Formats: sequence, structure tokens, C-alpha cells
Amino acid sequence: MAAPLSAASGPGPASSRSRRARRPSGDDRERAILATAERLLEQRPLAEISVDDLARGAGISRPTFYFYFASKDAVVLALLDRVVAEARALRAEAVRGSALGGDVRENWRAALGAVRDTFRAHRALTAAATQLLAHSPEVRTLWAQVMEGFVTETAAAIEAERARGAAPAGPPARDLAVVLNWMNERVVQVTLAGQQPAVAEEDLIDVLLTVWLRAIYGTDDPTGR
Amino acid sequence: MAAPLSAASGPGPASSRSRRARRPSGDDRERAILATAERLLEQRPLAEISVDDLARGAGISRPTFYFYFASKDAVVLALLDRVVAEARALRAEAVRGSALGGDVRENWRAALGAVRDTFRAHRALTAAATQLLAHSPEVRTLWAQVMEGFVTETAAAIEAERARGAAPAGPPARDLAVVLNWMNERVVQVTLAGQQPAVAEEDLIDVLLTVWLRAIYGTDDPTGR
DNA sequence: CACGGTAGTCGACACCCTGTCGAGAGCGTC
DNA sequence: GACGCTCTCGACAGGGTGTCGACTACCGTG
Repeated sequence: MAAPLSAASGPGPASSRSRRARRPSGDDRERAILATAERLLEQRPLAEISVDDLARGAGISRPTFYFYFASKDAVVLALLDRVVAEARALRAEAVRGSALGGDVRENWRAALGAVRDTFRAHRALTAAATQLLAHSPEVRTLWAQVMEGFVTETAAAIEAERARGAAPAGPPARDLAVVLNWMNERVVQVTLAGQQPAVAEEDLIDVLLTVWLRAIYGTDDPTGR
Repeated sequence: MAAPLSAASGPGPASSRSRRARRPSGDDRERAILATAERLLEQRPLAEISVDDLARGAGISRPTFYFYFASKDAVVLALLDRVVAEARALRAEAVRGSALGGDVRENWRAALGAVRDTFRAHRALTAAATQLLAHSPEVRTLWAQVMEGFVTETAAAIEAERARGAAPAGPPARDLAVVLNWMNERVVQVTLAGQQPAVAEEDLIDVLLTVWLRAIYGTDDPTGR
């Protein structure tokens, strides 16, 4: 059994996933492990990377690796923490921007695009995280929190649009938000991984946006505020 | 490296995934392995089931297991083959029923419900298949074929609705079909696995159906034929 | 400057799992 | 009764994980 990791802390600055408080030299090692993981993930899937590979790549022995991280998965989790924080921040920024007004369609597009861009910039990590999602409770918890954040934000936006009469009534806003966000998650992941059947990468946001707008407003051209 | 499995054959009756042509006694053994896998999957995730567990459960030794299946994954693939065939058949039946006329909304609901029902009846296997999807090329290929079939069917239906003037123009029908089907896949899977954020199981089809109808027709109440 | 504590390091070990090889056992058939 | 076939498994090789205990290097303190 792997030693328990510190649970992902709630909202706030990205928490340290490392096992130890950082030390001058230890900090370098930790970064080296992270960098090695990122590099190797560009070359082959996570399942084909061993702790030994990570340790050697960082210039340390296998037991020493365990001084820094509890497992291979914990390394990916640490990497994912950073990317996830980036995605959250960018999406939140897009949503904040929308609150100031502007074209409704473009506002939604910005929110969708922010997430797509973040994960596109880290394809290899995204693929690894997808694998871990299947069998790492820690990753599943982190991801559930991320999705929950997106869903809550989306549901609030839908309710605001209904309140101002721009969007028609329908299923509970949260339910709509849940299925739309999972749609995006899956389709972005499939597209970035090059799986089939997929939509061409350049059409992705357009198609998703159409579904979002029709699902929320019933039309491709919601009225601005 | 695992010995290569016979590739999933195209459309047609479910192909045999077993390594050998069936023999009187060998056939029983094969069934015993399959049954053991199904039973153990109800108790714990695939990653925590070893080939030895499967072999012991079927009353044979580990090496003997390899006479029947090339790997643990091949067993799940064989199980999945059956469930997938069931899902395809039920959905195709629902789609065929739609071609005869009837309420448009109910027709779409039947297609969505068919898939949900099949996988709900095999929760444990669905969870295992999801794990394998991440690292088994064979499962990925099989699943890609299934999704491709759903997408093609859906796209044809959308085009038919557009042709008869019931559905407005919009993104390419296939693109719409791709994102809607992946949405269903992901949301059904998340819901069946009890992950968060999710929609209550009894509301699932209603919410999905609303998104499908709004995305395809722009309204919750498409006109019948 | 010695000296004790702490961070950091790794060789060796125990363990678990996979997949294969080769020697057989049972059994129908000529 | 011996050949060939399916089927079986003990034993092995290999690779992975995580841990333990001894060791080193360094840093602050008296």
C-alpha cells in the first residue's frame, strides 16, 4: 500500500504534493523528478514508465525517489495540480470577464476555449491523467473537485441567464451544467489523444459551443445584454 | 509482451475472443474463467484481480489459464464483446422502430435508454472496461468501433430530420453526433460509477434527452412526422 | 573545532505478479 | 500398444514495487 498523500486541499494556492518540506538540494531533486516525468510522458504512456526510470532520469537511486514521492502516481498528481490550477484560473478569468457584459456567444466561447487551451498545452500529461483517473482515488478526487467547480460556475451562469429572461426554463441548471461539462471533458480528451470518432481539432470549440448555446438558450444566437 | 489477440472483427456476430477452438471440457473451463471474472469484478476493481485469482476461481492453475486466454485483459475483452453486442442490437432496434414513425421525442428517448439500460445491467464490467480503455489498445479499438456505429446512426438520423424540415441547419450532422454520443458515454459511465459531479440516476435520460433535442432541433418539442 | 542531529542516499531484501517452457497425464484412434 | 492430440501444471526467469537499515554530508551549536 502506498503511504497516504496529503489530501488535495480545497480552493486556494496549489498545495505541495511533495512528501517533505523543501530543502535547498532536495528542492532541486524534486524538480528534477517532475521534469523527468514530464519528459518521459512525451515519449511513452505512464504504464511504461517505472519508478526506476524516473529515479535514473533525475540522477538518483530508486529508494531515494521514495524520499521525495510516495509513488509514481504522486508525481503525476503533482504535475496535474499545476495544470489544473492553470485551467481553473483561466476559466475563472473568462467567466469574470463575461460578467462585465459583451457578446454572450463570445463569452461562452472564451470559457470553453480556456480549458481546451490549457490541456492542449499539456497533451502528454492529460493523457497520463486520463489513465490515472481509472485507478487512482487521489486523481479522481482532484478531478471531481475541478469538475465540480466548473459545474457550479456554469450552473450559476445558466441561472443568471434564465433570470434575465435570455434563457428559457428547462431541466435544473445544475443538471444541464453537469452533462455539458462532462461532454466537454470527454470530447476534448478524445480529440487531444487523437482517438476516434472525433471532431477536427479546429472545429472542436465551434461544435461544443453550438451544443452549449442550443442547450442553454435554444438558439445559436442568444441576445446580448 | 502479450501474444496478439485476434483483432476485433467488424460488424457481424460476436467473434470468439478465446485463444483456442472450443473443446468439450475446454469450453467449460473457458466459461468458468469468464464467470469468475464477472463475479470478482463485482467485488473489487480489475487492477486488484490477478491472473492467479481468475485461475483459482475457475479451478485451474495459473499456467493453464494462459491456455485459454492470453491475459487478464483478454478475459474482460471477451466479456465486453457480449455486452457491446447487446447494446448495439438494442440501440439499433430502437432506431429501426423510429423509422416507422411515432413520437419523435419518444423515439430518441428509446435510443438513449437502450444504451443506458445495457450498461446499467453490467455495472461492474462497465467500470472494468473504463479502466482498460486507458491502456488496452484492443479495448480502445472495440470501443471506437462501437462509438463509430452510434455516431454514424445518429448522424444519419439528424440528416433525415434536417431533410424533412424538422431540424434546423447547423454544424455538420456528424460533428454534432460525435459530441452528443461522447457526452452520453461519459455521463452514463460517471453516473453508473457513482462519481461526482453527477445527475441523479433517474433524471439522467431526461437531461440527456433535453440536450439532444435542443442541440438537434433547437426545441424540447420537435414536431412529429 | 568537535560533535550531534537531521536531510539525504542507496544496497540489499522481501514480495508479488506476469508469462513461458518443458515434462507429463488422459484419451481417442488406428 | 503406440501415436497424436488436448489439456495440465511445477518450476523458472524476469521485472516491478516498497521498505529497512546502515551510511554520508552537512549545518548549527557549545
